[in-house]
Amino acid sequence: MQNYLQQLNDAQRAPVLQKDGAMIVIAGAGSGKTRVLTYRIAYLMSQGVDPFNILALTFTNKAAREMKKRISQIVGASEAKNLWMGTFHSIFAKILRFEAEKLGYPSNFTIYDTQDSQSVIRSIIKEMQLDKDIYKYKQVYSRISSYKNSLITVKAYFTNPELMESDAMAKMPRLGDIYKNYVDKCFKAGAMDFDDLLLKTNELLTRFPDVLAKYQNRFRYILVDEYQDTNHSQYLIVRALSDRFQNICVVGDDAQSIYAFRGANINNILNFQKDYDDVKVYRLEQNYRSTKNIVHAANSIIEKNKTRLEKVVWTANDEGAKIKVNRTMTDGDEGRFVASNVFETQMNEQAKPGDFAILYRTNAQSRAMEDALRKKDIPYRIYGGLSFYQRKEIKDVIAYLRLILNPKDEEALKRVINYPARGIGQTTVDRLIVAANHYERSMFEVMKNIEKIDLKINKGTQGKLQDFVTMIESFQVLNKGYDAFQIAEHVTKKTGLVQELKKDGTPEGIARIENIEELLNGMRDFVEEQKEIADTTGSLAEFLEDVALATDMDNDKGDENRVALMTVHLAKGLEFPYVYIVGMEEELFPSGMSMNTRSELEEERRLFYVALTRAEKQAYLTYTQSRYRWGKLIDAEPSRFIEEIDASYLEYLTPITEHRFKPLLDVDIFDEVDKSKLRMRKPKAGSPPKGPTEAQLRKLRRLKPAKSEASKNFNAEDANLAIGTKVEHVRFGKGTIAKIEGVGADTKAEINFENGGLKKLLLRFAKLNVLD
DNA sequence: TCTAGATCGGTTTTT
DNA sequence: CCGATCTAGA
Repeated sequence: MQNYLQQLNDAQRAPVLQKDGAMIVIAGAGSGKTRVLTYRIAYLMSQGVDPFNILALTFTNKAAREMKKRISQIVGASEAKNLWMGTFHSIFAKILRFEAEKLGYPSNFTIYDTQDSQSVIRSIIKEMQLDKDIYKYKQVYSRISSYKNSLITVKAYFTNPELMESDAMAKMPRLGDIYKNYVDKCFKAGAMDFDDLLLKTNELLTRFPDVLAKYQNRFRYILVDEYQDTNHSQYLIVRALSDRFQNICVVGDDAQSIYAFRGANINNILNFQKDYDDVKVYRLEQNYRSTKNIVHAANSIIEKNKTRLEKVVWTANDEGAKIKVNRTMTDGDEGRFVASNVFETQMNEQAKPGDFAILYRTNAQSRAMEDALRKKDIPYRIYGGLSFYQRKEIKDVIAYLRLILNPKDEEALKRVINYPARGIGQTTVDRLIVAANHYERSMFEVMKNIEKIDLKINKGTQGKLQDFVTMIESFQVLNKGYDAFQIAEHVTKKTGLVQELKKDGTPEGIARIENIEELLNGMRDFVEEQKEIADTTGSLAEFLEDVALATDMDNDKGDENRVALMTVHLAKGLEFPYVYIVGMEEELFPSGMSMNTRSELEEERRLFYVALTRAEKQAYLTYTQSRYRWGKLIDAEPSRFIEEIDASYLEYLTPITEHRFKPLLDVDIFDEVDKSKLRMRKPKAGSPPKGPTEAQLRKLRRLKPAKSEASKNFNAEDANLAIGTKVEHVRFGKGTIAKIEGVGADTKAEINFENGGLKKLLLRFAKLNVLD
């Protein structure tokens, strides 16, 4: 029992042995933080802490499961069983179900995924008759999501003139109304979105002091993993729950904070010491994962960031091989390079497919890799992307199942009311929606009472609606006596879903039937597992909860020996002997959408740091000179991140391509570009303001600017521009082309836009790309 | 009411 | 290249 403590180094052992109080563990990449968390929990239990009183919040459910497994090996399965471990979302979804009535929600509330939420917003925009080109549903959704994550409720929104003004500036003055309608609609449908799971938990804990007291008392020891990626909403939950006993241990690495786009607030980790009395700070700086070469190269990257906690990661491991950098002509060639390299390495170093990972910035890049690996018969698995549960045919089945539990679930209803086709058309659905709004009832209730109200729906269609209601109700009766698998099997038969696909007969249709079969098999396994392990019945409700919060990492089908393909984000926390980071190109990594401000670019750099530190033995960086994007071949340039690595750690397999656009970053003399100002150009009468068109851009790129002295002197090292430097044809951020005529050493820049406008701007930071 | 074909617009990352 | 949306015609 005690010997596990000997498996830790001194730095790791200290936080494990501190039983009480607040502490932060700043853990460098590969420094064994999971081990610290695991052993700390085991140690707490060995000191007599009831597992029922321990709450461990992890970033993925898979991490929680693995940790739990490890702990049960140390303390025994029956003890470990009572631990509360999981993601914020899954833990608090459970608590919310238990307490739902207090907030006016049914305990069987539906959890809307992103698709559902966006679809609700789309229909609201339509109903409000707003211009969908201005109110883009994805943008609206992400704005609402970030409000929720900052605990800005509808009420708070409308009492905050600044927010309203900023939305009005973004040409969306009705955003508050959309927000209100969205919240109302979700509430009426008995649904919570992802953000609600955190927001409503906060509401629960603040509005009901007795509930707060109950959970404070239960969770006497709280541990939070990946603390650098918590958002404000999560931060407040943790604070509230830990307030009474203050036994809180957070673990994280500011250098690996990569979820700011989703509301993660790096200040949560940077300011943790201010939040509790007497915080102990521990640092884990020894890396056990990677070679010296990789560790040093990663350090040389992260040093370029301004905002970070001081920390020096080091390793006692071997020197190792240099990081190999390769260029290819096209993305297809890039895939073939990686595939044959994997093949050769397997041969030369007795490696197996499971030792390799291919990491990329965007999911779209998986295609070229996939094709190349398949041609070489190398087994692989793609993580993320379109997950199994997001496939159309699976969502269809799930929608029926959701409807059984919660007939108010409007998104599910709209999805299946006429699929498979049963003669209930759009017109009818629209009328039902209008009636539902009018009577303040759900669509399903309106359908149930269709005879009693006059909706100008003809008798035949009315009959079809009644048939549908009867069918769902028959499922509901069945749900009282059978498990999730039995219900689903019945549903797929009775609704004619499979019939419909069989009829179509195409290879895709057959693949879809197979997917549905896989779903059913998965459900059967789920039910059996629940009955065995968790002493529950394997009900439909349990299954749907699992599905709503499952990630692609979760459904590992045994320990697969395959090459892993995933985004860098998904790779966080994982490690592989051989890592290929592909698509190392400007506008892709760093992403073209994230280089307008220093903070965005620094997050991209942290992301690259995460990618590189996944590698144990060997890392490859690959880029291509042209790549298909939106079905078109576009030119690409090597990423600035390649050259940010100290050259002594790199081995160029091919000479690095000269940049046509010289990235000039970290130019301290520049203030952060105020994008709204950049866009503020006087629209010509009658024509809407537009950025440069693709054609104009191309023309500008072809233009050979007069070679001024300054443009020759420009290079990446030359960060400080001389006063009065004259530079022509400079590109700001993405897509905006401008000329800079005079650049002061401090902060002022005058920009002549190509279209004739002139702006004097105060800039803190800018991406300057010099043409040719 | 339903369908096929055309047209348009959009991509970062995820619980 | 993909899906969502629109249009015309049965």
